[in-house]
Amino acid sequence: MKNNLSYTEENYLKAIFSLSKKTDSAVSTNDLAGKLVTNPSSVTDMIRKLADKNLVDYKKYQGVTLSKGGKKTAISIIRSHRLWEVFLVKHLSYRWDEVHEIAEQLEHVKSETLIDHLDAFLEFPTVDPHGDPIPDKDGNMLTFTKKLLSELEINQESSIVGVRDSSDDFLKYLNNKGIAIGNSIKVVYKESFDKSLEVILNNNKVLITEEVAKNLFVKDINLKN
Amino acid sequence: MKNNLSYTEENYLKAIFSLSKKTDSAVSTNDLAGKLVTNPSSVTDMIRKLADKNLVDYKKYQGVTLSKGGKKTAISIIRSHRLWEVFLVKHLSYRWDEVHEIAEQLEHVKSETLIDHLDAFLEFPTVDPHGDPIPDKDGNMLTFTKKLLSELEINQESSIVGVRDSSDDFLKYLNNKGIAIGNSIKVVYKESFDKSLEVILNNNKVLITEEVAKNLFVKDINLKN
DNA sequence: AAAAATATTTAGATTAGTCTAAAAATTAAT
DNA sequence: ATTAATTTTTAGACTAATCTAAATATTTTT
Repeated sequence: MKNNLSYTEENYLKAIFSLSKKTDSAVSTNDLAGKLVTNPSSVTDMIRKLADKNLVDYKKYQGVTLSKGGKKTAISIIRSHRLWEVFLVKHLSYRWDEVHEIAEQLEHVKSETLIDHLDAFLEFPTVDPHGDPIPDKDGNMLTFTKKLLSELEINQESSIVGVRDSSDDFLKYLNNKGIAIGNSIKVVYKESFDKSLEVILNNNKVLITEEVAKNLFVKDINLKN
Repeated sequence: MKNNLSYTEENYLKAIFSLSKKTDSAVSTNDLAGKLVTNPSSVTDMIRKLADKNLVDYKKYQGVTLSKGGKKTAISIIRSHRLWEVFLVKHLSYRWDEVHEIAEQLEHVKSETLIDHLDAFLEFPTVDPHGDPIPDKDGNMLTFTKKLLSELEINQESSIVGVRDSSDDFLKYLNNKGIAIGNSIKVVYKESFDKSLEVILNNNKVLITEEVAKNLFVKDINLKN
């Protein structure tokens, strides 16, 4: 169980995990190259290496999927990333739109015990500052369903659980407007002309453009949790 | 001022800093190779690279010294290392003999602001869990003088400020005996036969062997601070 | 189902950091 | 002050991760 992967190998695993969750099928060389901002040829090389280590399953021209072990590793890196984000926001007074880059580095620190200690210190949080679920020690995480704010029914009570676009620009915009994870939200009117929404956000009436509504996830309360 | 050094380059700077402080002169290729557990030839290569970046001054066969910029960088890495150690001990409930390896990794995380945020969160500590001084934002640090316990005069009130040997074995030994940074200490009798010491440690009378006394630093209270 | 477009892999080169073995410089010993 | 021992540097090679350009597969279009 002593992995000892390089920084780069870990990032490939994370990228494969994230892409395969979206499409729920094998990940293409090109998509991976896009995500990691590198060349398809580099991706082929690295995937081969990961396949040799049994972290991925790969057949030429067929795309790549995570093996059981690869998935476990990917999840543990994601756990580390998200816990560090909680730490940075909760204790080092960063804003949620500032922490990603630092967490990208912290997530790779190797230690058998560090992340569990951090988890305990943070009192076992279940979501990170962007509203994404944090896997526990065993890799289990909340799977509350979410939908886009643009799809929320009129007068349905809900709350903001995440963002689709996590670009710096968008996060800063939300920050300026005082919109954050956990805020309560309810759509009171849908303008059919420009698809903008009139919503009650934390008891204030505000206007949300379609662009924004399409990039905010809200809790789908039809499902448990 | 945007350095962007590699993990390896940073470790070389730290090693040069630490060796040149001990001898207070240019550091030899061989000593550096010993410290970094690598070959002299590798050291020559890397020193050249650091010289090109103006981080060290180097003339063939003459050893190497840190430039002003190199020293500044080295100190900031040491600051980072020691602050992380404080965090690990104070908040993640590690023992002081367990934190070095993790801090070796954390110290290299790049961020303009991270370490200052951490410093504030920890309430600006001035010494790390091993008793070593933590440089502040501007690189200044406490310079209280220390001497070996073996050199402490009889009946002189003092306190433990650090260790000379920071091997895992020694730190574990201290831990088992309940000896820690900050403990008050006074030598009441020096046995000339085997050079062992009878000391009052935290109000308990204990026996200290020469080997241990030669590896424990105590505060030299002749000097301020 | 052949041609065109796209995706993927291969081949060969590059860079950072390291290594071994040999050469050159310095220091120590006689 | 030569010789011997040690230290340091040079030369050439290796590995990981990447890149460009060319070759090969696959998919899409007609």
